[in-house]
Amino acid sequence: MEYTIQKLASLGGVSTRTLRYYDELGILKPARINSSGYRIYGQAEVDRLQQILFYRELGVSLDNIKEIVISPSFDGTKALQQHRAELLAKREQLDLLIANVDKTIASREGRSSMSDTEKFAGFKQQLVAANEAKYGPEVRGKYGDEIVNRANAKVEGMSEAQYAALNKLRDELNTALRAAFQTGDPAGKVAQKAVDLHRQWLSFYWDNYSKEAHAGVAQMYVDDPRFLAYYDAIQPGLAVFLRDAVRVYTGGNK
Amino acid sequence: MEYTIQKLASLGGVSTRTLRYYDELGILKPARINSSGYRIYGQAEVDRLQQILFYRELGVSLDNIKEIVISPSFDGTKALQQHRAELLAKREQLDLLIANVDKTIASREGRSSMSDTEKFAGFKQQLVAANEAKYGPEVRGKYGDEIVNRANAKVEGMSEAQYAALNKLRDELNTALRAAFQTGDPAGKVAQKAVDLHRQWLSFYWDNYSKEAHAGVAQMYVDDPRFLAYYDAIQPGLAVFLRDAVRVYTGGNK
DNA sequence: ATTTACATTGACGCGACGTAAAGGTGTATT
DNA sequence: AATACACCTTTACGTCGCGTCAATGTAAAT
Repeated sequence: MEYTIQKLASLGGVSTRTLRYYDELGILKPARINSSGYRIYGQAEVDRLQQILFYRELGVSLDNIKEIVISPSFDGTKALQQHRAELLAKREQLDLLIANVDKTIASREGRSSMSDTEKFAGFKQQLVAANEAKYGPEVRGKYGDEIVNRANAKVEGMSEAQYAALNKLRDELNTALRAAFQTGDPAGKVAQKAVDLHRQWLSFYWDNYSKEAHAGVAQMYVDDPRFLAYYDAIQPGLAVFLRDAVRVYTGGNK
Repeated sequence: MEYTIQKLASLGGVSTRTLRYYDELGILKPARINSSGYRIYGQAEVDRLQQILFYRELGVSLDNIKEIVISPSFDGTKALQQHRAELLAKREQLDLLIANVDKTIASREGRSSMSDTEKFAGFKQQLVAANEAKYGPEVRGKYGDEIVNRANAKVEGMSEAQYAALNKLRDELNTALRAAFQTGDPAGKVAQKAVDLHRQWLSFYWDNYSKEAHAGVAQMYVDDPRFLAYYDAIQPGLAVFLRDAVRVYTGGNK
């Protein structure tokens, strides 16, 4: 069976422009060009288009799709199964979004009033969820368990005096954090001083300090339920506040 | 507290370019410009940025966000509801795609072979769903629900009914859960009715229902952070409430 | 023979910024 | 006072996945 560009387009539910664009990118070239310069597609191209559309729907960039469909050694079924899982994750993410919108609508209708900070918290939570879905295991691997493990190892080798100093520092840190949280301004002097204590405290555990690691660990305080619980036990919302303050301290994002 | 562009960017977790772009669009203008032409932001701008980021995270376009944050008389709730409808359509589209992926995996395993038109049936449905998300509200307003519904029904096949039913059920469930949570009584009539919807919803996924499994899954909603986040995003405390209600429903009262 | 439907390439536009380039300003250290 | 360097400014082009003309050629139907 042979298809003109329009036939294939309606078969695939895409525009002819899209097919020309795919041709241009080298993702899907016609089987041949007839005497009038028309693109003629065959069975192999139908299959490939289907493959392309799967990955496209997953949000894979056409550049990446190109690599996938061009490469000859390719386990299609396996890839499809993995992408099925990704689809499910995407749907979960969407459900969370919908739930959040519902919540906002409900609060607008005055059924339950949501404070600004609550709103912001929900928004942050969503960000976390999105990041989790995206980077979850990786980030934990990078900044989470590894750092914790090494920190534990370092504590074991501490002298008693060191240990006492560490505890004292932690008390000061907690006090400073509470005070800073009262001000409500993560960029303020009080908060920045508290973050400096936090840096000192971290330096007890780390071999070498870097701003990137500091910012990373502060983000982890928000992402990882264990740390979130710890800081929010001191003061609800503190984890997010500390993260923001550290962002300012370390020069923020780029 | 006053912020330079960089300070505010760090605080909000966005780039300075983004803030300048928002200024350019008129979404978020600085409180003032100092003698050197620097943008200086104040507390009101911090609040507004939070608001903007909130809507952005919901997937609202900056144009729509502008309307929301600029004019106080703008009906944000209405906009959110429309956005919600779009999200629902998007989810339906995802469900269709998942079904199609399943079908393709099955065909790859040689159990059934799909014709070209069959292969793309799922994508066509998707197209309809996408169009629905884009033009749904408008077209419905213009031509009424009937035409859209009949058009959809015409293109989409039988299986669509199942997905629609499932999605509808999930919506009902969420609504019922919110209502039940308002009563505060997990053993009450409203809550028990919501749990019954939950049972129906589960039955879409399960081959055979059992009270033990139902109770088990409800407990898991509390124990597993992913599920906890999902249900508590609908309403903080909902996971625990649902678990309690399910306990009553399944007779496992203790 | 004419209309209609379909084909071609080329070029601009969109949305939400990223990323220079080319320059001015603030502050600290020499 | 000079220098370094971080931070600010505007202007402007690049990105991605196409949609949408525009100008023109070809195939099929009346």
